[in-house]
Amino acid sequence: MNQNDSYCYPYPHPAVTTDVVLFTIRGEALSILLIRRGNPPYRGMWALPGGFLDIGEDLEACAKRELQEETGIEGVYLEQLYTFGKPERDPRERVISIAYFALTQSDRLKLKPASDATRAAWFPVDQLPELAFDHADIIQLARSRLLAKLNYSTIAFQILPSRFTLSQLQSVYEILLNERLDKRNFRKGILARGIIKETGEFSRNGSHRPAKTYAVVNPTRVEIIK
Amino acid sequence: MNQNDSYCYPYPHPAVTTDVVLFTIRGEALSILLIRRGNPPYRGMWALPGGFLDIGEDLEACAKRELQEETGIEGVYLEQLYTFGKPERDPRERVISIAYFALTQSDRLKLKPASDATRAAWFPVDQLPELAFDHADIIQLARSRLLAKLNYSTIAFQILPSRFTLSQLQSVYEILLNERLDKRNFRKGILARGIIKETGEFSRNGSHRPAKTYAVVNPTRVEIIK
DNA sequence: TCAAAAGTGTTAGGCTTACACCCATGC
DNA sequence: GCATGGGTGTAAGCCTAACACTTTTGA
Repeated sequence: MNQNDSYCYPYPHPAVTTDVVLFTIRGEALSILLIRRGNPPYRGMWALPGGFLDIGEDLEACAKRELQEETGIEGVYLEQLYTFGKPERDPRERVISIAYFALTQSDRLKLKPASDATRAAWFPVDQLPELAFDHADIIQLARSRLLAKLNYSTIAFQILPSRFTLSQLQSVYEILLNERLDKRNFRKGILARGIIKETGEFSRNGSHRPAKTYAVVNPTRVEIIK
Repeated sequence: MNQNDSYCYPYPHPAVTTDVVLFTIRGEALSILLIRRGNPPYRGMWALPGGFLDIGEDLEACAKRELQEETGIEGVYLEQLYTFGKPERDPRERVISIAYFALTQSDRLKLKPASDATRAAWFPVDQLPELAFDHADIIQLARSRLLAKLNYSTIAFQILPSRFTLSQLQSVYEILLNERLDKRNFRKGILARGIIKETGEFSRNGSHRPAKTYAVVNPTRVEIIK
């Protein structure tokens, strides 16, 4: 036993980490935040932000803390995704990872400058680099969960500022679903659900008619609808 | 350090367990399998079947093994539910539990005789005893997940034998949803999805007309439908 | 005055829901 | 022959999907 190995148990214990798949829309592309690893294993490869659970720390708090430490991002919507635990998924030791997925609007992205040889960057989901560990699997699951939740929850609003136009909202749906939607039907459908309301203010954005802005009626939480 | 504490790490590691919420229908009631605890903590109280992960064991394999060891039940449909990890959820040490939910038909229930002071029994979900740990929370989440999946997956068939009548199937839906359904509309709807087919055989069950029996077209897997 | 995005209704068809009686069997 | 659950169709209304032009602004 190494002298530093000071935490001992009568049975072997796995390590526990959290990893976060943070989505946003940049330009016209759904994108994910990745970290370039500064240490082995997979040194120099890209990976999801995440890291080891502190022993007295709640799981979600760990995910938030790691995200903050590695990228400076705070206050995003976070939801548990799935727990990955294949025995060989980490070459160092047995590691169980509780994966979270998160959404944020792109203008809240103040990436921390590179520190201790790690570096964060956004990648469009269709142009991901090779990924460390089983992080490609995690991202794939996060994408399908995000898609599924689009149609029965208010999750899409997490990707927009608190006031937005219907065109912006439609654009979010179109990018996530990767399909064009009919403008009149989209507006009718969204408004009929009663989950957003007019703010009374307008967005003046260029040489065209100003757009009404809307806000979520209950902005505090992602809800299951319909 | 205790002499028996032979597994040592440079940082503290939590323990990892799996717990299983196994549903079935008994009589007219949705029911859950519980184990009476033979050891502290919560000795003598009822709890979900489950236990500690072996260090080289896959998560789902752990859930299946614990279910088998504690109840003798094998080959049930199992799906990861959520990971519970509040720091104080176990008084012994930090324990992360990956919860699974499972369904089985009631005639596959060959409960093992009581062994090493543990004992398994079925409880209707509306008549649960006081539960150890945070197991009441786990069960509540499992119930809502089960309900949600009823309408967009083939999960309900896991609770029936491989050949069943439409009346049996309707009864499963009615018990899970806790509401009466229209017979003609239910049959139309189920048959229109094309997920079950007639077997050509009949169930002769009492002093009334025999019922056609049906089987799932693709019995290998629970699918997302519609 | 032109370009660019915002805003707005109607119709056809499909899906959902409500609803009641005859059928085959065992006793 | 009667009690028991099995089996079947239709019509109304609601929801969904298709579809094009006018409005407001800045340059």
